[in-house]
Amino acid sequence: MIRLYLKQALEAAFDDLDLPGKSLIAIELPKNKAHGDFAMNIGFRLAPELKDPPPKISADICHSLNSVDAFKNRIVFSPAAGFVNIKFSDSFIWELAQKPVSSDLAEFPSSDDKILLEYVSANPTGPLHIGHGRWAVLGSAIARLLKETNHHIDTEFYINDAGNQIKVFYDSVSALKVGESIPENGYHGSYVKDLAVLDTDPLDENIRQQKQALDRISVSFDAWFSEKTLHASGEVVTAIEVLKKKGFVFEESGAIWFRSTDFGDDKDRVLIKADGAYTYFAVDVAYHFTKIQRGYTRLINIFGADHHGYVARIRAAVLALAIDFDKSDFNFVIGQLVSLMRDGENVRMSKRTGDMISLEEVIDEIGSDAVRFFLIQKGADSHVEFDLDLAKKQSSDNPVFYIQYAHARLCSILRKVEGEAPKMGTIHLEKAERELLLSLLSVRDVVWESAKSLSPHRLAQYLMGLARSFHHFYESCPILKSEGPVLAQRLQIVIVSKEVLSYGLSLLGISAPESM
RNA sequence: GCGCCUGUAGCUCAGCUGGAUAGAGCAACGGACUUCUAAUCCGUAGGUCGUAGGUUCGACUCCUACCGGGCGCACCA
Repeated sequence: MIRLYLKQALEAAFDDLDLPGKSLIAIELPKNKAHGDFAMNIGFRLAPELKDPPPKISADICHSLNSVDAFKNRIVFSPAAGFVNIKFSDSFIWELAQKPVSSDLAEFPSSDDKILLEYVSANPTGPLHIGHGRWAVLGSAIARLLKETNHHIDTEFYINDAGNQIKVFYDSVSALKVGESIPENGYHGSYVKDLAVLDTDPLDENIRQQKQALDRISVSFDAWFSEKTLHASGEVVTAIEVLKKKGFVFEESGAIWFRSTDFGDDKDRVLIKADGAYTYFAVDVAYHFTKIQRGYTRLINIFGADHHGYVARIRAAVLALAIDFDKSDFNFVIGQLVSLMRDGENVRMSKRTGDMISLEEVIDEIGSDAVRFFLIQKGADSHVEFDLDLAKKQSSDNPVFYIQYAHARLCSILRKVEGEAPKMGTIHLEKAERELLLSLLSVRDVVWESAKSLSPHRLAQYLMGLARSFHHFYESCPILKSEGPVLAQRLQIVIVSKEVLSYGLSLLGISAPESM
């Protein structure tokens, strides 16, 4: 990772030169590229301590750093106000950008954690909607990113195939089968009618269809965990026993409660109702207990915002059950809802009204890559609006094609290369080449940050920028029409660009077409 | 009422641990295809970053209040 490398190199230099402020070194990217490739604000940070004006501090530091042999002909430091602007030489950029994905500098630290990522976990009583699509795409990208950054991670879909809703669901389908009307509190979606004419188990059929929809957008799971098995195995009893043994359980008004307020929840929660039945929560506690028992050291749950009120209690349960867990070992990603618009009007997404657009329909209309990119390019916290008509109309304008087109162009060039590769000469970079290479060599920084913050949209944004840099380069720097060392240099840039682009797209689960 | 999320260009959204002149795509307008893929590029226009205070050398970013939007506040699942 280039920024990490730069930081460490600077820290070493600060040690050698006996400069103050080593701990204040922070590498940032200037918005205005004219300032430098990277920058530090150390002059400002150090001023209170040294009681010198920031510009003087920056100037002194630059002066010292420029005398370091290791930086000669590679990095130039120049002061501006309290900043230290850092500029790489062309040859140094070239050197660094040769293998941005696979060089020693690109390595991620190893990790010995064992992560379980649970996501989607939609009710099996109906088709998935666009919101599910969002958590699905988000989760699968996060899984890919964490795996890429050396984490051991498994993914799981929790199937709520027990409880009242399942009974209601079966009753709804059965009623139609014998020609009766659906119970008032039953499921009324049109898909229920479709299920009623089939001979297969409607629940199995629903799950099959969910899997199919997810599969179409490249979302898969290492495991599908059935709620039913928890009841069968007695896991629910066990989990409650454990909580009881630890003293977090009490009885009141005939019900058995978990004192979740001990762990930051705003009210205590019922585990066993007065009528003796387990709550949904109790079963979920048992489910999370199995996660801990299966040896996971870090849990990540992706919830829709409509379930965020559930976070505090389930976190409380895990903290109560797992002694060596603290808050940072249990992460929640809350995906805000997607409001689906049609003709400028909000379309209800309720399964029970029957008036909803399924994820599959959206995929049918605009395709997997466009769906994935649309849902992944925005942060999980943003409330996105998905206008079906607009999406359909603009599907060809989806930014994902901008990125894919860049890849296709690269492939096309490489297909047309003929003869032996010319020899490289002295490196001299045009503006567009320089910008592209700088973008290329920071790919692993982006992947790392993306993974660490569980924010795949950062990678998506980066790829947009990278594609833009490539298109600029393509327009201003003829490749196959150049000759000799220039041709050699540009071909190499093309090769690396293609590698990085397809690498980034694959991490997002989006295809990198050879031609378009 | 309480809690979580949110308010940035006409629209949809980026803006990384506070940094230098707030960005992209789409839409609009004007240009560039006898050319390595025009699904592209160049240019123009578009903003009191919801409002008001505060902290700081410096605030879209942090704090407080207010206004607006989404979601959640079961012995339902």
